[in-house]
Amino acid sequence: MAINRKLEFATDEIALADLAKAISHPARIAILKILAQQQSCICGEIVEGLPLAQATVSQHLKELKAVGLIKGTIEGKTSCYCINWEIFNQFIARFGVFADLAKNESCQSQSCC
Amino acid sequence: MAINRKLEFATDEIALADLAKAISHPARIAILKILAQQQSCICGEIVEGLPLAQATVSQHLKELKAVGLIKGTIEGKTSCYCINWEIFNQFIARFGVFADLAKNESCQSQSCC
DNA sequence: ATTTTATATCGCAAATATACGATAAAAAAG
DNA sequence: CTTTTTTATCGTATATTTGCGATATAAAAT
Repeated sequence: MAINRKLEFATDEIALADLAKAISHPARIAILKILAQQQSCICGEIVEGLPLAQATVSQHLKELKAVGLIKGTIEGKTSCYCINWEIFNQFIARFGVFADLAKNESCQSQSCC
Repeated sequence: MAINRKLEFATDEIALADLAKAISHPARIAILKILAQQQSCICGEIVEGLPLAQATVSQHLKELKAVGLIKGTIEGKTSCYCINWEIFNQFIARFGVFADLAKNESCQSQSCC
């Protein structure tokens, strides 16, 4: 793009977009699924479960961590990751904004097109 | 990327990622907000409400329409857009998958890191 | 002390996304 | 019929994302 207009939007719009971007890749959806159903969240297991190179998976984990959707701690030689449910649930709750706006104007029921 | 690995993931993971990608830009979040609180969803009004050129807004609208999150109909000279709440609510409901996976393994409560 | 194992990071190539001017298309106004 | 208005699409420049080999780092094993 010629100019990055991102910062001309509202802070909460940028924040929600950033969270959505973090899960906008099937690999990162798959990672979240793996973490959701496992107690042991060792990085190596995630790599094995995905059709991607170790470096690529490490990068995807970094992105999820950057927005706070996952937490990671180093356990000796390995790294342990897991979902940060507090952030995750906050993220989902934010979608309520749209329904709230619609309710205030009583628009959701009467679709105009 | 050298090779696009997207198609090596599960269909539902790709679908959820595509929906997330559609809302992964503040302009598209802003568009959804405008549509949620307005009865008249005329394209021109959306353009006026955003810090972007008309061509750019039209492109963002196209992306939202492509994943089904919004509907659009041509009304004479103008175009009318509105949120497709059926798809929108389905999208939000899909996040339940993660909580379900976590519940099955009783992992959500006992965070491992 | 050296080697192995597990992850993270760097650097780069290729793919996508973003932004917008120019232009097309089509209805409405004059 | 010509002009204006409204929106979509094309072409293109630039920015960002994706993917991975190579390499760094650091703990564990030998």
